[in-house]
Amino acid sequence: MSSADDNTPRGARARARIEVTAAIKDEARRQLAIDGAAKLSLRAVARELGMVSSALYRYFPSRDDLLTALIIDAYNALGESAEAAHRKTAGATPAQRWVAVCEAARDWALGNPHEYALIYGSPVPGYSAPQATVPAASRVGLLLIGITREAYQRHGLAKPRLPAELRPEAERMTAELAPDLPPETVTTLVAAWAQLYGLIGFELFGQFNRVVEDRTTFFRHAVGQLAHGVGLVYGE
Amino acid sequence: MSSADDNTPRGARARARIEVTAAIKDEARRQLAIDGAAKLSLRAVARELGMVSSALYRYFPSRDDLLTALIIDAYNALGESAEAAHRKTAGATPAQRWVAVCEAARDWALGNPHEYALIYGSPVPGYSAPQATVPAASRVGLLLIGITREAYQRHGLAKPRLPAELRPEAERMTAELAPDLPPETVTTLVAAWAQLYGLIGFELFGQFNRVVEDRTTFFRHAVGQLAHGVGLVYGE
DNA sequence: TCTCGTTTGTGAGCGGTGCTCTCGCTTGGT
DNA sequence: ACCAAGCGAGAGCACCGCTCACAAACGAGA
Repeated sequence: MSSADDNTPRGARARARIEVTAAIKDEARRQLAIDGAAKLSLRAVARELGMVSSALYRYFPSRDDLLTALIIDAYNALGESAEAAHRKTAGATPAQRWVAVCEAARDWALGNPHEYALIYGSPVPGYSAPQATVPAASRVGLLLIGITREAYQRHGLAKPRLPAELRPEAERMTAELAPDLPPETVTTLVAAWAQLYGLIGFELFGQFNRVVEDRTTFFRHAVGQLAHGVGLVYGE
Repeated sequence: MSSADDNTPRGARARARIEVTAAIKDEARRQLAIDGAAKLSLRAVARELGMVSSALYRYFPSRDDLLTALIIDAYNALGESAEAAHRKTAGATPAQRWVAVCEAARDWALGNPHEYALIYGSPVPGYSAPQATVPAASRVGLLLIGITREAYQRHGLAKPRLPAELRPEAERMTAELAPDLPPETVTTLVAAWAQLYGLIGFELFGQFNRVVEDRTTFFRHAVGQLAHGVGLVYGE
């Protein structure tokens, strides 16, 4: 244990760097929450932190890099939130846990709309998500896979029908995502994963205005149907 | 018929105005398609059109107003595309028409990604969609309702189950959207509508990268399942 | 046909942005 | 104790949205 705090920075200098970096991200997140990503301004962040704008470039080489950092943090916050909901439902049925995780994702999105828009809305300018975001981005998906796997191992699943033309792709996805699950299930799971974000996005971005009113109940039912489609049943 | 061309402008002046307005929108759409909404610049549009930037404000009072115009156009282009697909499948079964309409929406989105992002991605800055966009925005949804209605009137539908707690909301939505359909159907329909855009968005915004490869087949199957959930069956 | 008010285009300008570069100060490790 | 590396400051570049005062072009009514 001689290198106990090796991840804690070696010198005071490095420590300061981490602190300033965090302060920049915090202030940026503050502005993001208020005005949205488009109005996030490096100069304003620097101003608020009492430094000159050019100093900020010592920490983030460009505005896009700051945004990328915020994106990763947002993915992780969303994942964290979903995982917490998952832990809290340890005893429940898979279907109940599925709904709880989906509701946690929705709650996080409603509570942090601009951050959600940053990750699941249209990607900024000519921006394509760097590889670094991938692990953070997959946390909710992995959770849904885990819930399904748990149900499969405990009671088995109702397998959806799968057209022949989709079978090769289904098997490819299965091999990559969850080789222990049936391809029919994995395919439906991937679709449900995308559809979940359709439901959240429509509510968040105002598409449900004047259409759906009791959105919590509606959402709960819709994601329950998604779970049902994947093969989870409330009883088990 | 004395006022046959009343919508055609009275003088040459008014004619010029709509021509310039159209030219601005066209050039803006060009830039939008290349760089995305965030980089759309009034000055660049004006420059390309050989006018000075301030002149452009005679036609659009602000950048947001230009964007709003583009948004409405995009909704209409998407709606047009979907309606064309609907017309082309006049003889087919409702389920087939459903899939065709969804595929048309997807095709349009893939062909016009930045315009799609403009309407179904995160709304720009502090932007909330003006009332003027509503009719254009609902065209695809109305199409899906129409297909479902046709199926209902011809053969009836398999009614999904509806939990008691959702019944009031389901009946409210039904009264507003399609009083002639069963509330169970309307509820599932609204969810399917949102889920459709989850599927399109995930593909378009790169969430399916390294996950789904044969996206056309996958999409066709997923929206087929949506149709099935609403109660449409391929056979009928 | 002339005229006068409206419409349109011009150019300067304001305050803001992302980003670069050079300059000195501070400081941590040798 | 020194020196290179890290860091902040400030000026500056090119761009942005938007405003304003002004001049030219225009068309409808006298």
